Amino acid sequence: MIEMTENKGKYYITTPIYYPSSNLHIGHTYCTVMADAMARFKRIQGYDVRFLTGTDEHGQKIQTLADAKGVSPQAYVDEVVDGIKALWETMEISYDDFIRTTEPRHVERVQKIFMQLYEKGDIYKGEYEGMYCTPCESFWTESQLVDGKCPDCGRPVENAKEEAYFFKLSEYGDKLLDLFKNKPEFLEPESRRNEMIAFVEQGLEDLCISRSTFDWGVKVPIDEKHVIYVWLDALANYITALGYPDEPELYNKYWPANVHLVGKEIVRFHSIIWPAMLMSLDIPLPTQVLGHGWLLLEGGKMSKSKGNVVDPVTLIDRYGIDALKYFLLREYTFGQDGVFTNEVMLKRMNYDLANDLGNLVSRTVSMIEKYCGGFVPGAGASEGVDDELKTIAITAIDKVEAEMDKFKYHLALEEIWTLVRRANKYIDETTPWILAKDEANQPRLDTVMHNLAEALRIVSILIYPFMHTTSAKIRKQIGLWFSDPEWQDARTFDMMEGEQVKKGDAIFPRLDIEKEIEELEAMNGTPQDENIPLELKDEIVYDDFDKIDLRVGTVLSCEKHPKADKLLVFQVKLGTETRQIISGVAEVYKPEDTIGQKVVVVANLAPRKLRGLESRGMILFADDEIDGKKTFRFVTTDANDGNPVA
RNA sequence: CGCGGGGUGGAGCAGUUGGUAGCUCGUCGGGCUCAUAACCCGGAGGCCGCAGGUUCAAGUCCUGUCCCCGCAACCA
Repeated sequence: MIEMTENKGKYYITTPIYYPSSNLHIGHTYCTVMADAMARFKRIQGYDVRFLTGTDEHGQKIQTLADAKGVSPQAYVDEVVDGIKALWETMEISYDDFIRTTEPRHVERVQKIFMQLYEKGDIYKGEYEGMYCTPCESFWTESQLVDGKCPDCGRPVENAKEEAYFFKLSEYGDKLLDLFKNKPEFLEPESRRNEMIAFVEQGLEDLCISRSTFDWGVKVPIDEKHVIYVWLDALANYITALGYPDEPELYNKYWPANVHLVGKEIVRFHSIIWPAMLMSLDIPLPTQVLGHGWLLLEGGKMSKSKGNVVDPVTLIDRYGIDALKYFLLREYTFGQDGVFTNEVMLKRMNYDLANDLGNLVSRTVSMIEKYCGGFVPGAGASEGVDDELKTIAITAIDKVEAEMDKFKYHLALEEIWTLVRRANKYIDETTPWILAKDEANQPRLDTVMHNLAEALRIVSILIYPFMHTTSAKIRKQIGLWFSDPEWQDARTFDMMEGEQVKKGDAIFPRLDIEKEIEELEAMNGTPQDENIPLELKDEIVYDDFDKIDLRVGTVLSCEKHPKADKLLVFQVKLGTETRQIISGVAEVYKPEDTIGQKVVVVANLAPRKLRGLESRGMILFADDEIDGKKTFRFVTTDANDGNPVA
């Protein structure tokens, strides 16, 4: 436990609550690592910190996954959540509370919050209209549909209505705009704020906050047929975890949150829906919502189907949690997307951690052992080079604080490394091995060694929020094993004298980058080689297939859809008739290049208008990837037009 | 003419209120040997997407233009 140097007030920071539909990847850990580093940073500065994370466990998707696995939804999420907690433990995430939306404390409080909104008059019963998949009994929005079909079962959906409860989001547009304009720091980075302002200015619609097509959720207290939908259920975790409204002790202490750290994909929920709900509840808004960027892999987003998900556990096993945390925080700029590659990661680890920091510790400790009998000498007369080192060392803390206040983790770490590099240079400038040749130089040699030990002591304090294990390893080697770092001590030079140093193992062993890359890639294995079954949609019977009438056709002509960027309008000859069929492949094919193309068409698909033009059927394409870029290929045959395909 | 972000030495990025263009890696040359073949120094390499404009002075402000990338909308 760190003793608090002074009480600076409270600091409440949250991550999103993750959806336990499957295990987490490095993108999730990125966000959690940032939150953890900030929590530790504020703690060591003397803030009373509360750091919340958790899981969002309700919803149709969980229910479906559990059904498929033949277990209850609760059993399903219990298992995944155990995995998530284990991961956070491996990563030494210092959360103070982990909230699960299936916990009674959350469920009861969400219901109370629902009632508060209802009594306020901001919730009313209406009708929800959307695309409905009858077999799955679920509604989908247009954007959720995959190829226009149910994303779960792949079957067609139809327009349908159901009774539902709505939140009067539309009434909060002006207040939200005021918020964005008067308190711009509420939402950062600026680019995200601009997006949200534009979104609100288009006009807000009321928000459907209940569902009756599935029951894995919090029951609407006044209507058992409905469960509360994700918006209210999940977002409320930030206050239910503090006991709002019935046990407000923690709530009174920590709310409003200082920061909600979120990914850019959920900025909208946190900066529009959530504040509107809080306004309706008449309770204070969080001070800040920060939207960070994504970690991308070469060639695009991480996705399971691509088999390119980076597993954090593998990396931790190989390189240690501190190396991974350092890399994530140092390499990427908050708010911007970054590209993850093994090479970039390994270079960071080698250059910064092994070469610069690890080697500095190693050479310093062994010189103190060799030249000073293993004990840190006291301070001696100072020379010009010494002062330069000292100044950089004792002013680094202010720079780190300034950058961290802006969530510029990468710059904060860079400031620390300025000191690390300066210390390495200092050794070259003072050439202790030459001083050691003449006993008359011992006082000067002692001073040099003392200054290096001091520099390392300060480094060990400054890196603590980011890499506490490494901090402890350094402190052990320089003889400070008996105490935890005190943040304010980084402002003072000349605190050490007489500590016994002890050389240990390299704190970051140097990596053979080429070999590591090879091994990591080998581990990522090509799934095909290992005979892993494909993830398929639900099995169908022949009769299901027989409903589809596939026919051979030839593209007669093709042009761009006048009102859509992604659509091409094909005229396809299917034997005796010619059809107009629209496909979303304008980014892949030039219209003129498709003329004469033999295609396979779903000929009995119901017609549908797309941006004003009618499409009668569907041309089949196979997904493909060229140079890492997603593309489509025609499914083709040489058979005569109009012939059936079966 | 939907909204927004970006185009800076080979790569990846910084560049606050306009005033000599920086960092990490790579590359070339040198130094050192305490140290994890690590560390330190120096050099080469940029007309800061393009074209105009404002100014004593613009990567930094204004206008136009080209190219990338997100978000939003139709990808049957």
